[in-house]
Amino acid sequence: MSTAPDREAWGLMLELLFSHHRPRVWGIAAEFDLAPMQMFALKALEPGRELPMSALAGSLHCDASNVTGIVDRLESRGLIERRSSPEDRRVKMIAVTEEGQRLREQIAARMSEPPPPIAKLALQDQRELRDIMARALRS
Amino acid sequence: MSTAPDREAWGLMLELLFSHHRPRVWGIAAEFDLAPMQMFALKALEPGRELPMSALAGSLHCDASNVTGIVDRLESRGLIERRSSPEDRRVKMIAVTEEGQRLREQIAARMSEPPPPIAKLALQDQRELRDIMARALRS
DNA sequence: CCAAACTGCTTGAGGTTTGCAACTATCGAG
DNA sequence: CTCGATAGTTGCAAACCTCAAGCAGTTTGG
Repeated sequence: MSTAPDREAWGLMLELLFSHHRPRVWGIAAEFDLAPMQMFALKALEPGRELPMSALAGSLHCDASNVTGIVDRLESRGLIERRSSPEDRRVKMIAVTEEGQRLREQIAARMSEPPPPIAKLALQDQRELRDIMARALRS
Repeated sequence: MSTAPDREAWGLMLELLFSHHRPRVWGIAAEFDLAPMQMFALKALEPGRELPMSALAGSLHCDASNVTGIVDRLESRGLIERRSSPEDRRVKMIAVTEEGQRLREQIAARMSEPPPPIAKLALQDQRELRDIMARALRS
């Protein structure tokens, strides 16, 4: 009757996700007066490494036409900047502003706080979990 | 220089989430011609256990006014049913139909398939991951 | 008993995200 | 230089989100 362990593990991860992560994302985004996708976009833009719209779209797993609106809203708040690339005048490079960087760091700090179920694990379990996840993502 | 292990573990889980889970949810929902929230709502409705709108809203972590629309769309496709409660005529009990049950099972089967990074883990890691997650959620 | 407060659900407005298709500007190859 | 590909934008329709207001039904307190 025992299901495959990977299915069980994944099912439990989904449960954690849905019950804790989803509400948290909305909550944290609301703290900074951002919509979730705007927050993710900001998080995807590392300071000093400008990205073309298309790359940002890929990183957000959504259509390019979508990114236009998200970037519009972030730009109108002065958190990012559109710069036209000197090499190819079709592409717009997106870069975080100083103010965007500050917000970005606050967001990263809040997002990286583990939800209670993870935080309350025994230290040994936390280390094991970290190592397993690292192995999973490395491959 | 080493961050707390729970933060690192959580950071890695977020990465898995964002890069694999998010696109998958949209993909699976699209397979069944549903929007993500409609899929989650269907998943939340166990056969034989009708739920009032308010409970469904709680389970989906969103506003009750929201659920009205989601339930409308599912009902118009014959996947669920609104029944008025005999005890309190204000509340509408939501129940899955036979057809909804069939779809629900297919969705559950697809959702429980672990993404490649988890599926490719060594069996021992999968078991360990399952056990750690179980301990996390039990508390 | 009955008016007032409350509760469960719906409706409406305003904003964000989503994909698709059409469009403009630009680039690159022949 | 012309043709086809590419980067980004715009417009559209649908879904989802919150908040505020409304309506029906229930409960409570004088």
